[in-house]
Amino acid sequence: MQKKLTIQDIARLAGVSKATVSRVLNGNPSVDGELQARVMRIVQEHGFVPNITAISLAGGQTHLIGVLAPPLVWPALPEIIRGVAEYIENTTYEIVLYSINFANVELNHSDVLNRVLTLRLVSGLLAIFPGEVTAHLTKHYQHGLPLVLINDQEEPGHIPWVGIDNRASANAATRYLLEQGHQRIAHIRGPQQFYWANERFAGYQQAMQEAGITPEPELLIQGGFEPLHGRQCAEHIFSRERADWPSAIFAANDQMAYGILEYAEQQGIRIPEDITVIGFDDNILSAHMRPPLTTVRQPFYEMGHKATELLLNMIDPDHHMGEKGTVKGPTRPRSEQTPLASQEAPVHLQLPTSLVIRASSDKAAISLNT
Amino acid sequence: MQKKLTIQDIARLAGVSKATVSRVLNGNPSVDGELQARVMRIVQEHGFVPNITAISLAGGQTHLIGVLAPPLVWPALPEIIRGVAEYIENTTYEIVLYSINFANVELNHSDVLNRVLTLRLVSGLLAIFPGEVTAHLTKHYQHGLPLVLINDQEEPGHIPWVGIDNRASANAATRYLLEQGHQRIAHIRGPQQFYWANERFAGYQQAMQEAGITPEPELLIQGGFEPLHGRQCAEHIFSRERADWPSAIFAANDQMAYGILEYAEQQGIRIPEDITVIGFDDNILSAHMRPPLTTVRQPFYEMGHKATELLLNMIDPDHHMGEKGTVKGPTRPRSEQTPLASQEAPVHLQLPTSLVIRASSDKAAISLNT
DNA sequence: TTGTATGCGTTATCAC
DNA sequence: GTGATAACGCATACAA
Repeated sequence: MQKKLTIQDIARLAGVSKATVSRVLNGNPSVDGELQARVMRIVQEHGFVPNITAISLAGGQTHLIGVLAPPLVWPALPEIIRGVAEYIENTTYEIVLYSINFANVELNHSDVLNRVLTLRLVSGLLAIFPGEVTAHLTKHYQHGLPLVLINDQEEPGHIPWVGIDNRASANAATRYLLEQGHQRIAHIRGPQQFYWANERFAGYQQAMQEAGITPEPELLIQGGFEPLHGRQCAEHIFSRERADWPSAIFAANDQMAYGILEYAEQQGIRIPEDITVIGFDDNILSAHMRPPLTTVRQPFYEMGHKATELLLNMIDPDHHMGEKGTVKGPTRPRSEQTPLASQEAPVHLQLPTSLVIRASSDKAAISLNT
Repeated sequence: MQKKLTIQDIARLAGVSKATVSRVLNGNPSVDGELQARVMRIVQEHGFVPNITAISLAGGQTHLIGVLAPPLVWPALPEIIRGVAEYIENTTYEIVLYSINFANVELNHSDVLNRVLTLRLVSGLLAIFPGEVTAHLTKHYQHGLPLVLINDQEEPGHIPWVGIDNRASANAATRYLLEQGHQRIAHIRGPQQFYWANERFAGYQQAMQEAGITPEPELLIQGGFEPLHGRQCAEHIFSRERADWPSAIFAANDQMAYGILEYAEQQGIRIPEDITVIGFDDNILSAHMRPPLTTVRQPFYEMGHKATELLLNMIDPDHHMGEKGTVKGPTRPRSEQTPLASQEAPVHLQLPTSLVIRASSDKAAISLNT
């Protein structure tokens, strides 16, 4: 482990002052083009990497972004975080993971948040499904904390936010069922306190209405979000006369659809021959269900990717690295950069979803797909 | 966002020099007991938290540990990382996540590693299933990088390491089957380049031998690690005469057992009535299979937890926080602390496994368990 | 355009 | 025991 080079060493090698090296490193345009090139060459040659710790002490960015995440067993998280990580890979920033455990009562969420904020370790925060801490976060955002949310549990507020259009997606999914000739389509709702659940329900209703159909009240079933809830709803549905069954069930999320599939299999109810089932999310397991589940695909990877891009643009518009592994080249001076995120109009990024048609809704697809 | 307190402010409030405050904060015993108490009180009252950035610049630790992890979709990872996170929660350290994507060829693993090391951002590294980078890591460990491995793919070397006794665990699982009266027990091996696979196979063989049984060669089947591999092996087994079927199958991991379960279900083969199936790992899904899978439980959470403890002990034996949220109280001065991890004897921590008996091996358990 | 000097918040090495 | 004071590596206001 050879001694680490400092900006001072580079300055000596280049025959300039360390202030100049610093300027070059930060892309200050006031440096002479010639000189800048020479310094950069030396920097490259020696593989010089500035000390992040010193940078942040001296008042710059910490080059660390915090990722506030719920338990990683949540189906969407690995993909979201992969998106974050792969974006970060091409920047000079690193991820500080704050994994919050929703089961832990003693150490509640705002404690974690306090820790994040009092330490001032990170230059910005990406909050994934923050649940109850959202209010706290909002306050800190207004006080200047660069923040991006991935959150479908509440209606988007004034914080930069990345997500999907739940209503339109559910509408499209329902229309697909209608186009397949289904008329009696049941919907298993998610918990009413969740924005996504209400939006998806609204999308379903809207599509039905547009088709001139008023679904029977018996087909609107209040579920939850776990397989067990789906299973219970399935029991309810299939306990009726066979003639009263719907011809299709649209579950508000994949997890509940799993419960339906399971119950159907146990009861010898064939899918899709006897009844069609579709979900929402396209969790990693959905393609491997029996039968593979038709569902609305949420672009989780892209959500992580875009959210990170958004956040870094708020913090440091010139965060992108030039060559991999090297320091970034000349950029705009920090003074010219957009100052504070909270001063700009809030950005709401709605990413497109897609309907993934699999065997649970399509006899022709039974032998085909994944 | 009120201005952040500095050690200087505390010094003024306490009527001492900042050097003394620093001493108190670091538990230097040379401070007068009275004074120390007074300073600590003021620190507590004002909720003073020292600036980590400054600490690390001044030559201390960065209070950041790197976690090198494969894709989070790997079944064991959420639990391992939960273990890491929950341990970290009670320290003054934070997690820097280096999520490495095994599919990405351009940016190979040692690139990520270089980044970790040249940046010198982290005080130590926890490498989870590092695969091919292990050799690189070993080198850097010998050069002084505090490092702990969670790795079952190769035989433990001279690096501190946390894992299980695969051989003994497989032995115990096999003995369980023998005690259930099984004689013809098939084993689906994992890939031979993996340490865990060979150890589990050895454990199986050993148990059979101890029972005085030499398994027929047809019952020793080379598998892989994915459900598909298990499925293929199942096809192979069940393609024989019914009389030639084994009465139990021990798959080297849960994933392959899933494939067996799936194939059996499709073929109408009942488990455990027609044949017993057990796995290894106790992935999160295993309890929810149909039927629930009997398996050897790896304590993933504890592995993450213990590995982190080990790493932090190497870096900073006094890393534990006193009261939650406050700075740590008096501790031993840094000079008395054990200097470098690599000078100590390598620690190999073998955590206990347990056999989780579920319906796939136990008729009595069919209606019971999770 | 470039160099000099100061500050960031802490630890550590001296003196006293 | 305690207090100045010099690093630590960089950014930046101010000079030149």
